[in-house]
Amino acid sequence: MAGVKQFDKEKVIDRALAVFWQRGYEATSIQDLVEATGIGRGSLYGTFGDKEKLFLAVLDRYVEKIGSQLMAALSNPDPRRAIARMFEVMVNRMNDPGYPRGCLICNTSLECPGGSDTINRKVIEQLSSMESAIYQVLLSAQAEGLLEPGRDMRALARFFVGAAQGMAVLNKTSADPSLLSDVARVALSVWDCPGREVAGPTD
Amino acid sequence: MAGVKQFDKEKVIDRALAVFWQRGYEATSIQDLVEATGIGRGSLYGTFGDKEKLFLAVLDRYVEKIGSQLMAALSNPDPRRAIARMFEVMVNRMNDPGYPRGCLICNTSLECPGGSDTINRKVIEQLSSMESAIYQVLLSAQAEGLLEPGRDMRALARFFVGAAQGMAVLNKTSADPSLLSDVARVALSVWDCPGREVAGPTD
DNA sequence: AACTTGTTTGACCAAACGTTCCAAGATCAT
DNA sequence: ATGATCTTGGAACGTTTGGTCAAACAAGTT
Repeated sequence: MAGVKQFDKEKVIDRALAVFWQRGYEATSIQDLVEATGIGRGSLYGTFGDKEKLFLAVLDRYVEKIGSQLMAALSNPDPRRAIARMFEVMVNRMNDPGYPRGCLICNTSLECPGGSDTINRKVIEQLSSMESAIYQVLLSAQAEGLLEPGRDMRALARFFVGAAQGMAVLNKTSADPSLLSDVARVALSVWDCPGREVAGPTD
Repeated sequence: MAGVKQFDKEKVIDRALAVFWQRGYEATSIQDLVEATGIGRGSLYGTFGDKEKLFLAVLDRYVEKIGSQLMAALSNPDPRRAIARMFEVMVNRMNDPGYPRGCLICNTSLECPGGSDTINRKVIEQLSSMESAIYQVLLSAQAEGLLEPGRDMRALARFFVGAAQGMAVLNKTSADPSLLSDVARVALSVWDCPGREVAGPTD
């Protein structure tokens, strides 16, 4: 073998992640990526194929770096604390100026442009894997008697995912650190609610 | 005066609204708008100035047609019912196949492209006007003794806005009608919570 | 009927887009 | 050293973008 790569592929993905996260998929041009990564057009295409394939690699990286933190929080043995830690991790990261605002998965899910099925599938897969993880935590909470047996666990899991997405949206439009902790605190408080969500319509 | 318009400006805005709502601002090309509205390029530019100004008109129209329904629901004299009706209106509309998925305001708020300040300002203004309206409802609930005096009304209002945004995101990725009503039902249940959201950190 | 005023249409423009391609350079095996 | 192999960077390509413009047209006014 000869002609060895002059750059670290993982570092390039990280740089690309930062740009895609901040600007979105469509709004990020190849030129942006060239400047952000410091490598040439040819190297980008030679290494990743095309823009979409690079973005898929970036999505994987995001799940691996960011999503895994949520999953780790959810694996806390105390179910109540698992959910609480998940929100805590989210709030801390979103309020950390070192990260771009919002959530890449959330941003991408709203970038409809009939965008590639592969991308959309990956986004949906990620959201539903988060819902499953939360659902399992709730089930074990129920098994331990920490949640009333009558409560709708599926609805609760869906709600927590929805709250997380809502926080991602708010974080994109406002930098107020208290905003996210307010939302997270109230969202978590449903845990201690009388099980009203089993009822029918909203009134 | 002579040379009279051959089309209904309001109808054009409605058609443009449908396209922007479905595809997003950046992803909608002038050509898309020409085809959707049925009028020529020149007429579009002659009437609205440019793409951004047209979009601002579309945003106004959205607030007037869709946002107003939420505001109307919030004006219900019974505060508890006002919030419930707001969610009900949202769920019904989002599950109505006659409307594009998601929420134009929410979609736009995530389309960062350093997009025009005017657009961003309008989006933020709309979100904060929704929060204010909810906040006022909560205050009057508190005044009527329907909510414990110790609860954090600002946090509650922020939470309800966040939940609404989260629902918009979920609605964009899934068409399951039960999903949104699940989330809305749980979100509303915080009303009947013991006032735990006044506490400090999430655990 | 002629003129004025404004609208409509589609050709046209420069810029930016994602992608391709190739000459030049770098590294290893021999 | 020489050749083979792969990488690199930038020029170039075709397409699409938002925006402009002028000629053709329709409707009032006189």
